[in-house]
Amino acid sequence: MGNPKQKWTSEEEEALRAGVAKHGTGKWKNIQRDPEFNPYLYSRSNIDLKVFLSFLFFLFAIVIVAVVWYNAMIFEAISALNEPNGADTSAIISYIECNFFTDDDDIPNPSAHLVQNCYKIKKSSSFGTKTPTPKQKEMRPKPVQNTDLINSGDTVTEAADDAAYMVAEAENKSFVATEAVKESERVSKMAEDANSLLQLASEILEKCSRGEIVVMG
DNA sequence: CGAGTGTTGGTGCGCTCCTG
DNA sequence: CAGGAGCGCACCAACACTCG
Repeated sequence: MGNPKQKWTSEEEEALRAGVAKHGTGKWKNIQRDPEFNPYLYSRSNIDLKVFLSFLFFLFAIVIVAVVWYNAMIFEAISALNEPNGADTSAIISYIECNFFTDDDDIPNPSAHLVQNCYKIKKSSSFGTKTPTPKQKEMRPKPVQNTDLINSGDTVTEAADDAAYMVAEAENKSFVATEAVKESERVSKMAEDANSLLQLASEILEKCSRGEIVVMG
């Protein structure tokens, strides 16, 4: 079909993001015609731009949900442990592992979050990959095809990284802030929303797996 | 009314894993 | 190790919709 497959380069992605920042979303023709971005985007159609931007937003949303989820678990652990001098990291990890994860969960270890301040999330969230079979789980992790989207220092996940970093920074501050409880409640509310979304997604997945038709409102 | 954009559905390529 | 199967990604076409 038509043009050969052409992976999105970091230059194209950067040009798209700058173009959207300058012209706004939906103004694909304007972005393409802009001499500042045209050298990078002339080979892409307006549909290509729209689809790829949708992909970026989806990736961003996934990262945000994951970060909120982790933060909620941490705050709940802190509240539950209720140590006068603040719970130490190992205690928080133990609480989370005992109360949020089972042996069967195929979910990244929460320790990674505490140790690496969210930076592991994007690497473990291998967006777009299949759920591994038990046999595949025994094998080494499958490399992601589009490494442009994963490599550190690139532009695709920079926004997500920035968001993750900001949340992690807020999290660290909350550890020493006297208003940690307030923050905990706020994040818990966000986590509830995130969990609702996850539950909805699970229900849809279940219905789809049973062959039922799902109508989105 | 025409240009531009959004949505939907489909096709083909390339990669990875499985099997014989 | 070669070939097939499965899957995700990138792309395209047709149609609907919006806006100036």
